[in-house]
Amino acid sequence: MFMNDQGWQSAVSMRDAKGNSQRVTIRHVASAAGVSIATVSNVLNGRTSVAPELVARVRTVMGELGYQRDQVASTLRRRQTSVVGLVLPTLMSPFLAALATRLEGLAHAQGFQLLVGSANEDAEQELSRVQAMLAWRVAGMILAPVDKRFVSQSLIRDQGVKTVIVDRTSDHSDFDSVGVNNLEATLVATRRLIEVGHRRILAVGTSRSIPNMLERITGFETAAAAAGISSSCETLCPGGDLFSIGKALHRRLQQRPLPTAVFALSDVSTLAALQELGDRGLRMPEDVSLLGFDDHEWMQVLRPPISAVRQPTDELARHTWNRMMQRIQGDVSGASRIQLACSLEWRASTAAPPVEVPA
Amino acid sequence: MFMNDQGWQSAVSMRDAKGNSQRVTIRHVASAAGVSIATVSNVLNGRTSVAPELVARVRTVMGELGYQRDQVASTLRRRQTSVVGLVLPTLMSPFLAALATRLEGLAHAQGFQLLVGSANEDAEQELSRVQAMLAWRVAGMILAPVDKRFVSQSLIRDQGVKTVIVDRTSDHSDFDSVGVNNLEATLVATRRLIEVGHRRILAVGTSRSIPNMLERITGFETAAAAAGISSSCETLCPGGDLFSIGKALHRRLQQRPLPTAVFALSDVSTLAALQELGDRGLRMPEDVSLLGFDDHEWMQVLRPPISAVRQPTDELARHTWNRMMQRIQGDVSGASRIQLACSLEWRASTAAPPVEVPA
DNA sequence: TGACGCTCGTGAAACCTTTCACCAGAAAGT
DNA sequence: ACTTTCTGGTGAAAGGTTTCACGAGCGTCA
Repeated sequence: MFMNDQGWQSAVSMRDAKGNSQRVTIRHVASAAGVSIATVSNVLNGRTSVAPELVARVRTVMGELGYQRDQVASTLRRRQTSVVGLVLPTLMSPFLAALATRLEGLAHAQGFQLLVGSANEDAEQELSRVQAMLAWRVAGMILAPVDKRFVSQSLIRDQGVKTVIVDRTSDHSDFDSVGVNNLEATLVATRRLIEVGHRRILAVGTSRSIPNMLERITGFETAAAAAGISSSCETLCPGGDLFSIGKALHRRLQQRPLPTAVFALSDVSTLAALQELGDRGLRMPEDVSLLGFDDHEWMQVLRPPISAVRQPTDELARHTWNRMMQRIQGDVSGASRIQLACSLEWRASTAAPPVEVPA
Repeated sequence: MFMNDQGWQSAVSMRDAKGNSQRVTIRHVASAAGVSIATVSNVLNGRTSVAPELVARVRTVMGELGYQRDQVASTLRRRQTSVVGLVLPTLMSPFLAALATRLEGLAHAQGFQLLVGSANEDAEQELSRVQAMLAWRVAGMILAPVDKRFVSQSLIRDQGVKTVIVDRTSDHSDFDSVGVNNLEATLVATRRLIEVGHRRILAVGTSRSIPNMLERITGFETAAAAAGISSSCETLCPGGDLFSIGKALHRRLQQRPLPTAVFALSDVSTLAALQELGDRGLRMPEDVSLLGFDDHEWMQVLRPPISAVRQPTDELARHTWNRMMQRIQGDVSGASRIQLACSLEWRASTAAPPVEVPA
């Protein structure tokens, strides 16, 4: 066996004379294994060829001493972190939370860590999050900008940090982006509503300043126009919070004629619609059909279960991470723009409209 | 004015002769301001007294050069990061997502970053997340253990990392913990159900191996026993996923007599209950009352809105972060155990039971 | 005037790893 | 036998910051 020429304690955590807990460094490993620190480093990184016998010896010692590479020192030297920053407008949306979870899983599987920031739907906060992360020399940034201004754009460009825009994509042409084809999704869904007989459809969005939302609205209106029913369709865009949407919807439902279908273009719109429809005692789908955007668990357990356009979270995460990894591994090709298709989960909350009773 | 003796480009990002983007370091700032790097560092940290005039000069130069302190190097030297690790069993639970969001906000406000890991309810994954974070020398760890084994316990203890256990607290007596008084919460809620007249109450939990769940069950059963109605009350614990719970509940609801109230002890139980009650055409609260644990937005918009025990997310986050900061700032007092009270959101889904029709 | 104490700054070491250039010795080619 | 080519390994520098001990300049006091 090899010599342990310094007699290190074999405990995982070492304490020095003063009793302070002392980190086990590469140096300790080296001297315990009777090799140079360069060799230990080589073993650690599989860099140059090291004699198999030495590799084994070093490995053993590392195990005994409970050595763990210091990521901070490692990062400082090779100028490349294994951390990527993730900044989202919020974590409270189930969709984004799911996205974050998937991304975290993919990252961890490849030895990366995620520094997560929540911008709270506020551009200024987004900026400060990004800034803080850049100071950590993150290997890359995954970002869902709060709004189309994408305030941190110039900062990121200046630093040349690898960046992938996800979900809230727009025309930031020189960044990679991965998103969903919102326009196509609402186009298809609206067509389907029309197919089953709806003519008076009310779309309920949030705010037109979010690119995603704008695309969804466009898809809806395009489908309506194509079917020649624009005049009996409407779009509501009262803002982002449940309360405003509820109020706007409330007012609309006091007027006649009622829509035969409500297409909620976001999850919060769906909530508002559910509330207002319920308050007015309108039954689904007998009186009014309801179709949501973003599919959540609770929608499926309701009776009737709520139909929804479902975003492919997993795929979104996969593509995003793949792009990130390609960039990190040195891909310098032009910015790519990936758009995935949504699926339409047609459930019992949507059905043919009630037959019109002539006045 | 001062001399810019090296003629640095004043651009935010500097590029060297080879065109590589070059980080602006403390050294650049120092030479541009005509002072030593130690002085710049002192200005940066407000350590020793520096002449106000110099401070201003250095500040100006830092602004012009777009200098940003390299957190990695800084961390390496002072052995203290401004990053804390957060490992949760999942981010997909709205409760934990909200907790994470709050924590992130508090952390960021004090200049800290969050390294976030999702254990996916799996002890092994929890361990590997914790391990990876420790290699980053995080200043602390905030952890909601997957189950009562708390596998990373010894690892953390060995490294002496400051740790706060949140939500999934149990008897890890030598760690700080912040949680909710589950027992008290279900005790109060059950009492209330009894008060309004319920005698046959069915509690629906998930798995007894989660300490939280066990406490909730105990609270329920204690209240039932105290009221002398244990024999007409039941507890179901079929496991963690929606499907199993649904199945178990389905079977139970085929038997007679039906409970007059269902107390769902977790959010997923609430979903299952909603589904099964709906499927059987049981009306709330006329046929059966429903009370959930964990309050989510969708519960409030349903008609009738669902009653629920609400955990004080904000307070939970605040206490957790406070404790963390105290530890980071050197508090070495014994482990503290904070338990917060839940509130009972009594809504229309719970009401007096139907009057018994004698057979 | 000499000793003393203060203030403001600085050089250099240290944090831990990676990497580059180099070296000793053995194997191989001429 | 002498040079060349590998192979396996090492010393030392570098990465950007913080910190410690020290030093120069200066005002104060006996």
